[in-house]
Amino acid sequence: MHIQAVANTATNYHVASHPSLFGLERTPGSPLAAIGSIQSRDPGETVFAEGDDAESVYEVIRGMVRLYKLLPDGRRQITGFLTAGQLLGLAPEGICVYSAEAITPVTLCRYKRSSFERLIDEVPGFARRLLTVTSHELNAAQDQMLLLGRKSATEKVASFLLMMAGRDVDAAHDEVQVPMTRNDIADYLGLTIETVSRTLTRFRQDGLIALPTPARIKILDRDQLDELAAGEGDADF
Amino acid sequence: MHIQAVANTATNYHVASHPSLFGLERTPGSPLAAIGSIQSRDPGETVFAEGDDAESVYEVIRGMVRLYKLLPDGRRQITGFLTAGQLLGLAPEGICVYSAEAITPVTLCRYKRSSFERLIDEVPGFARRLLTVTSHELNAAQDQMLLLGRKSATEKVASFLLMMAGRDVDAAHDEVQVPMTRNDIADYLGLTIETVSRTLTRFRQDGLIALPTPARIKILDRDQLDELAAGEGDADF
DNA sequence: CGATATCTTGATAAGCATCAATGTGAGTGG
DNA sequence: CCACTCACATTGATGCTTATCAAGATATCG
Repeated sequence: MHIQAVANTATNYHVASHPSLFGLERTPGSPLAAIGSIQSRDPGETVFAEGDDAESVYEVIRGMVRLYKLLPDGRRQITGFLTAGQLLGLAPEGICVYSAEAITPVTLCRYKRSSFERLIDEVPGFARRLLTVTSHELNAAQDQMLLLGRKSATEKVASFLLMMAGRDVDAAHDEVQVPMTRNDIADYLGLTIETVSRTLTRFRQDGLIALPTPARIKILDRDQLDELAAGEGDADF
Repeated sequence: MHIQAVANTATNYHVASHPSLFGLERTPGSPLAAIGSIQSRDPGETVFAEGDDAESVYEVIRGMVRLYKLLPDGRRQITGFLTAGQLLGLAPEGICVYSAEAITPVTLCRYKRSSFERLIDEVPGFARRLLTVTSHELNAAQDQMLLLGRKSATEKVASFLLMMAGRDVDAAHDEVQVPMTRNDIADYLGLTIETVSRTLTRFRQDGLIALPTPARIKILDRDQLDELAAGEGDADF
């Protein structure tokens, strides 16, 4: 609770002062700020579930969210990890097609669906911006299909590490923060948690990474990880 | 060549008389018709390749197109099969992020990128329509991630058959036309061609399908295929 | 400091890939 | 018109990658 309160304080500052991903200033009085409200979720809490009425669109302000789909027997595929600035819940049919849960303590900006759709029609260029954002998501999804369908476990884990390193802006000394569990990683890569763990151990033994704690991974040999991720790795990996 | 000419004739009729997917009549004089030009591709020919300048946006008028990404060593993941009414080549950064090839003889409507983007800005509601289309593609991509990451070979092939059956409108007697090769199917499902073939054979032996030719598949027990595709299938599959 | 979830490591097995050979059908040229 | 050819599909034998089952180690939190 205390941590959550801190997060909220920081968030309000963020909301009031930083430009939004969508090119609309989220300052008081702007169209987006006028219809958005701040919300929080604790780790593990649901933002929305597949099949829910899509009453809201959310933007991640702070923290990390996982998106996923389930099979009837419980098998899970995580389709993405979202961080600050990313949008979720945009559902053209009014029904959520995936579930969303907080991984870390999360701060969200919630927009009522009706208000959000009015913006699409009324604010010039807004729909086009959303189209650009969605096209990028689609491209990321296609990259993930290539990973899931055609990469080995080693290549998958290397790709994951590089993705995390690439988005962690304040990763000064190549140390990546990994807030999600091995289970999340496995369900994102189409593997089991044992295979993820073993692969990371092998990377550590081969001097590619260091693992001060399970949640902190230090990249020691980015070049070789790059090669592995692209599928150009040596046969001995 | 003869076949191609026939296809083109049929296409021109189609272009002149049917409403476009995007809600803009593609009749002479409409915004879309004004900037579109008809093109053809023979089976195996490239529409565009990953890394190309995205100079054009295309709509499939007739035939089937495969979209795919490659790894450096040639491993391929097909990300989608496109049929009449579907759009390809929408690349926000101006660079194609995937390749597209004709599977069957294909007729396309080509729009110059600059003209297409002008439409986005000038035609009210057009950007929003594209947003809806792209959101649906994104949802399909997420379903495919679930398939690639978490479904067994049996479940994958069953899902594929149902997808093909679902889009084949004139599949009167539950006979699906499968214009792509086993190789394409395998690269779409993240399997090998042998596994696809074996799985289809088992479906045939179990009375779920009939295979008059490799390219024609008759659905005999849709209920059981539904169960298999959802991962609810019997253990003996 | 102790309880519990998470992670790591090990042994075994299953599913699918790989390698190899045979079968089949469409298109071509004799 | 038919045989030939070649690409595609099917079938079989074997092996590897990764999943599964199981146990122990480590981290986190109250």
